[in-house]
Amino acid sequence: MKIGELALAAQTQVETIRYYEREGLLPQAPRTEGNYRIYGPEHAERLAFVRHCRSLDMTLDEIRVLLRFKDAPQAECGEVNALLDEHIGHVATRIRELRQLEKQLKALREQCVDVREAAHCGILNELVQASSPSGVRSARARVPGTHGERRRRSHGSTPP
Amino acid sequence: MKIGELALAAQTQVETIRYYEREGLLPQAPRTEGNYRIYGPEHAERLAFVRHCRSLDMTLDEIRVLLRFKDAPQAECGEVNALLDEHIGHVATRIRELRQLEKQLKALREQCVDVREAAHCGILNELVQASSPSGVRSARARVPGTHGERRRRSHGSTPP
DNA sequence: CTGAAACCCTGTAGCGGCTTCAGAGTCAAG
DNA sequence: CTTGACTCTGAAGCCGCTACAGGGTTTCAG
Repeated sequence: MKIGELALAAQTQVETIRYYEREGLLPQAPRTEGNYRIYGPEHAERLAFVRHCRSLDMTLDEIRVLLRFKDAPQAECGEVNALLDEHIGHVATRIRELRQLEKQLKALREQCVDVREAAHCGILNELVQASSPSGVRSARARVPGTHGERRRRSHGSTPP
Repeated sequence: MKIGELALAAQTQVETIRYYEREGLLPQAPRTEGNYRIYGPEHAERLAFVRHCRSLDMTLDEIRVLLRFKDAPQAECGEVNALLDEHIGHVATRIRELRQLEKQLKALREQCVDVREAAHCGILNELVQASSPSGVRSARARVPGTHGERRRRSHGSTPP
């Protein structure tokens, strides 16, 4: 099949497939005379696997690890288990952070129940207040993505 | 004060401050003879406001809206309330999604309690299974960031 | 007064995971 | 033989920073 058909089958965009190929998640597809990529069911399966992992919010790096094991069935799967545990940890952390955030936002929202002049809007006032020198103590609490603070280029061992 | 002092006061990186200036969240700072930016307490307050909003995971676009109101105290604050409600909605949605995700991941993790050959690892097998043509029905369920699917460049009225 | 360290400047590129676009080529149906 | 649907490559854009490179300025010690 051609890339468009694969895209349809996997509910994915054509460009995403090409992107995965560039990124090495899918193998270089063989080509027709006219330089069109052609795929078989094995590609479809691999793509579905990748998309499924993405739907579980894994990073492409994490998926690469899983693919390595899928391609090396005799290896021990301890790392797979560890990867999943860590990923579950990320998600749990993120949920906790977001719940905290939700609480803060709701408290903030209570400050202004109806429409008034911005000068007297409880929300704006609260935001200003809370960020004044005397109330700034919690400015560090940034809320990161599902995977915590952005991983830097290191894909080697533990960072410094 | 100079940019480094402001950065220290606001617990922010120098580059972030310059970035905010480029993005129009902070005004162009006046300069010394030597072309150094100089700031007063009003800049510090505005930066603190921005950082506080960021700590509530608002986007820079959302913060721009809030700043508009802060700068126009006679306007009505209905939009502020709406913005916050929408933001709370985003967060709540994200929490629901992540909880779903957490369940799925934990179920997946149960498939492999100990280390074995990858070929017999319950997790890998399950991942392959679940993404096979017969089990692929839920591949669309991508988990986006706190703000749902990436907003496109439109900053005009409602999208198509 | 010199010179080194510590700060500041601009501009550019990188992160992830795509998406979008421009500009060109290929292929099937009418 | 033309139209239109598909495909190709390569580059740029999204967000919110962060991290460089390659310079200029200021400050302080010796």
